[in-house]
Amino acid sequence: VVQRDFTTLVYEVVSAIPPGRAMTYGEVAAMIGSRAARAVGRVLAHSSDDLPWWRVVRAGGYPPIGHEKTALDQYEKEGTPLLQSTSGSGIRVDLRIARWNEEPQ
DNA sequence: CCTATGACTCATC
DNA sequence: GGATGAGCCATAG
Repeated sequence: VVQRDFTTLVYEVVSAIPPGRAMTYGEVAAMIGSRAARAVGRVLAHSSDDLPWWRVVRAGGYPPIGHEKTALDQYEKEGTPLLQSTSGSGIRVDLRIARWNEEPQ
């Protein structure tokens, strides 16, 4: 693994996530050799729409706070498996199915 | 160099 | 199931 800037690593990993899949901040951080889940979110927040940040969700499968609506729109558009909360207002990504592992099979 | 903040995570009540 | 506290890491001032 090539040591690069944290931001670059996050960018590479997130952009490597195919449509219909999703990952958690902690998984992305651990993948790049760090536990800085918050730092990952920081990069996504500062990045543009070119980076599929909506494919990165929290440990519970919930999209970033304040952007749930935007993320939900992308999920429906790309066909990401979603789950509904009991109330229906809080939706989350079905990580049981959509979980991405960088190296499939 | 030290402090403060953040699109997080986990353990506990 | 929801709320609270503490931990961890990276960036900015």
